[in-house]
Amino acid sequence: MVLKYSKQREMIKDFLMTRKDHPTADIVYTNVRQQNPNISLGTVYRNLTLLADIGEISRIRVGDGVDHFDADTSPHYHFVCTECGSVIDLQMKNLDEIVTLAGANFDGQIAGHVTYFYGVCGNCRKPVETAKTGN
Amino acid sequence: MVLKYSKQREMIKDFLMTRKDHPTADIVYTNVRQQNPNISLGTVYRNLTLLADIGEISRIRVGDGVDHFDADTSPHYHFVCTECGSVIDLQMKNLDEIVTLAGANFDGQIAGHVTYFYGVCGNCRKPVETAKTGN
DNA sequence: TAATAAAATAGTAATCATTCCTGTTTTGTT
DNA sequence: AACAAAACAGGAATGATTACTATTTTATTA
Repeated sequence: MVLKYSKQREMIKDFLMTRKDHPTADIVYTNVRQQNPNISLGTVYRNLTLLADIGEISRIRVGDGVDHFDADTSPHYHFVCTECGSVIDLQMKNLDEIVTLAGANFDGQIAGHVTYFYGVCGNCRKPVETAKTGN
Repeated sequence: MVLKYSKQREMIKDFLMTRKDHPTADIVYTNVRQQNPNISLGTVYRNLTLLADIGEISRIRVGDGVDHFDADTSPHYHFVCTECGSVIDLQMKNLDEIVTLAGANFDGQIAGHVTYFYGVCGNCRKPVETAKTGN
């Protein structure tokens, strides 16, 4: 299947590149629709899947039941806030060494790992402290 | 909300304890139904969620779109086969140290991490080698 | 430039896992 | 035995995602 240009795909990719949060398909849809009100949700899903398949974007699953997408395909880790659900990039070294640990007592072939972190993000912590000291 | 005994919940927990693979709700349903053909899928889901909430079982998400459940609640890691989809326990040390690495340049509070590994399991590799040498 | 085939789209229907709802049944306590 | 809280069965609803189909775009070739 030879890839052909599509204005919609370009818009989706361009939109993703402007964001460093990690939008869901629905958020991509509502935003791209502001430039092209006729775009359909199916087109957004199809192109996000296609772009992820050819490696131009990456699909992020952090256990919240919705796929997130990231124009930054370099290997890096994410943090999910259990309060607000935001997905944030982490600055840390790669952990591929843990694959060796995992493979030590295992008879299969380990190709990689998925890791993400969770907790309370900086924004969700601050409001509480403000309330404490603010009274 | 005070917990009350339920035959169905007991059957679900008992079934889970007999398995070291990591069944989905649907697999629990079809199996438990052999002892109690009247049990409803909703009951299975409700009890799996309840048991997970009170910590008697754990819910496992490995990005395949379906929740898996495990009667073994001790912290351990899983491997997912990209061929057959099976979820297998790994024997390896705990990796909580990576939380420190993740928190070093981050302003939020990291509570924990989720990690799983993927690749081809022992069973899915063997058939290929058999085919190679078998001709 | 017109013809053409493959790819992509819009719009909608379908799927699938999971949750919710409601009238009935169980459980546990008084 | 009476009662309230909890749980159930069965089915409807939800929400994310995929599939389908007739139409439009893209890219190539004559």
